[in-house]
Amino acid sequence: MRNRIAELVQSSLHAALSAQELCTTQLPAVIIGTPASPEHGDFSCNIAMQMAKGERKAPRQVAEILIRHLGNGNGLLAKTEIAGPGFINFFVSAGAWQATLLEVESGGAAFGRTSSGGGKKVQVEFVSANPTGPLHIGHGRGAAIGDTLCRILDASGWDVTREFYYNDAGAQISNLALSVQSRCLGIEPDDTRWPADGYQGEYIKDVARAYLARETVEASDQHTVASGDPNDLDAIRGFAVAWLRREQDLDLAAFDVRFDVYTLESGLYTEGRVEAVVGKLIANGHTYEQDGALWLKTTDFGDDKDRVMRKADGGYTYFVPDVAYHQAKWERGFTRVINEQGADHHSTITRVRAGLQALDIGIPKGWPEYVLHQMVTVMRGGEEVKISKRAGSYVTLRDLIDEVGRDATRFFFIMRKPDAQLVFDIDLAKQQTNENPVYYVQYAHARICSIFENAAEKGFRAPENPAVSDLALLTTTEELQLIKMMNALPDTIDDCAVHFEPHRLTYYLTELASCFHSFYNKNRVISDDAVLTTARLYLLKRTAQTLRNALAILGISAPERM
RNA sequence: GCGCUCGUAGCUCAGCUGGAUAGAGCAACGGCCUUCUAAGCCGUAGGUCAUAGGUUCGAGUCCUAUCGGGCGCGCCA
Repeated sequence: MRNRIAELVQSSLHAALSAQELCTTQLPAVIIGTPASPEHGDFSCNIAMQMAKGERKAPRQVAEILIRHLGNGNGLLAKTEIAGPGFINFFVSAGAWQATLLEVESGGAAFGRTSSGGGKKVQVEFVSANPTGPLHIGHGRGAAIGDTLCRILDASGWDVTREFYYNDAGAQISNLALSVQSRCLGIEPDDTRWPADGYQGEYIKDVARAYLARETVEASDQHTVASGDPNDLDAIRGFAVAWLRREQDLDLAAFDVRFDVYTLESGLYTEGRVEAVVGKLIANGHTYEQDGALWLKTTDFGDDKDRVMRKADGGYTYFVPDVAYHQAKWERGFTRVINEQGADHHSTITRVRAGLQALDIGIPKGWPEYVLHQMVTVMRGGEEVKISKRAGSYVTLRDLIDEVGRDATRFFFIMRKPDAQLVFDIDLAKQQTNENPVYYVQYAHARICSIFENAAEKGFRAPENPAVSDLALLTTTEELQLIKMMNALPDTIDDCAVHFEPHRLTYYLTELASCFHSFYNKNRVISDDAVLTTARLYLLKRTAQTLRNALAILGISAPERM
């Protein structure tokens, strides 16, 4: 609907120009807004105010000219008026609104989807947790935001590849292997022989037990058998990583999050990609030796200090394989790459981008793009739960799914914009689940389903593909408001995709549900008036469809009964 | 100290590439179930949009400074 208004304004502009009533050559973009107050119409346009200066006319005068050339768009508009300092307000006719219900029906499960992405490739990397422990609540937020963003990009017409990167080659992994080995040998964390930065969590015991028992780890892309030899550190490392990766996979599956591609950091070494990147950076003259280490001049690319690439002990710092990894993404043809990660890692952005610029292979400056989510604070019993990965004290994603439920957990995580810190109060989420907005939205769907059941008993059912004239009875404020909200779904999805802000969809759903609940309380669906009953059943059929479609993009179920 | 980020109702937060009288949920108060699910609806009350300047027809939104919270500033990832 918004686009149709924009097209009308566009053609009106051109008509006014060719009639020489306007003279602006550099036309500003036509932006159609939605007024805060209903008395200002369904849509508004501020273009007259923007053009007023160039035209040397009063804004209202410009608006008047535009309206004269506007027409009513084949019955689309009931009224057009100039208001305030020079807004043009559009009042869409009830008939035009009612007709949009047929578009919802023909769209079916695809209603809401747009083609803004043009089928272009985009890769989204998210979660990318180290395989050194179970996924915790912070990973959960990353998983929810990343996954929802993928669903949103997919819904707005992008060809999305979901990717998970495993740091399975650094110091933390050696640390993990030593910790498991110690457990295998019966060494406890308070023992003097316990590794300095060892992982103390209970799960390390489980890994050690499984390793000694010569268990096999089966997962989608791996098959690892434990040798059971506590002195074989390499074997322990391989087994521990495989074991923990499987645990993470299971947690993500329970959260309904899946990936298309898993990339292992160790593979970048074995394929020689890391060495190749280092060689190229040296050859391009962006490095220097100092204090026994090799440095990259990241300051040439906006960093506040240079960074060590190769440590004095000969190992590479984490961002070197990261650069190699992103070069590989580029070579795989992803001109658009989005990385979703915690804000505590924001310093990697400058470093990785600097490394990619220094390679000088035509990668744009702002590539890849990033979505950072702020930290999650966990509250339990009115107190903050301190998270220490090494000591093994934290709330896992699995705990949350088990305690709060998948739907509510997902909704809660994406309800806030990624930029804002999130307080996850477990007691509130657990004990007062009825206060969670996800139930408000799901309840709307269940209520509608219940009405259909009652209607069927009385012999009523929603028609298929009705004539627009059959919908002419849908004229109450609540009915039209409901239709307008459904209509806003495609725009909402596009907005979410453009701004990387999934939370807007949760607010959309709350509003849509609110429109339904208001309608429900004020209007009776099933009545003696068969024509009206049928029309209203059709309205609710489309409402339920819209609720389901939007919930699906959030990865949340639409229950038929609650 | 430097960088990133946030600061909006008592609390938790929205505010759509600058737009008209700043919104929602919770908490408070008052109403609505003999008829389709009250996990709901309607109403009342609650604001110096952290502070001070600036940009313009117009600022919660953009710019600068200050204050306050979070994160980062490692030859960890």
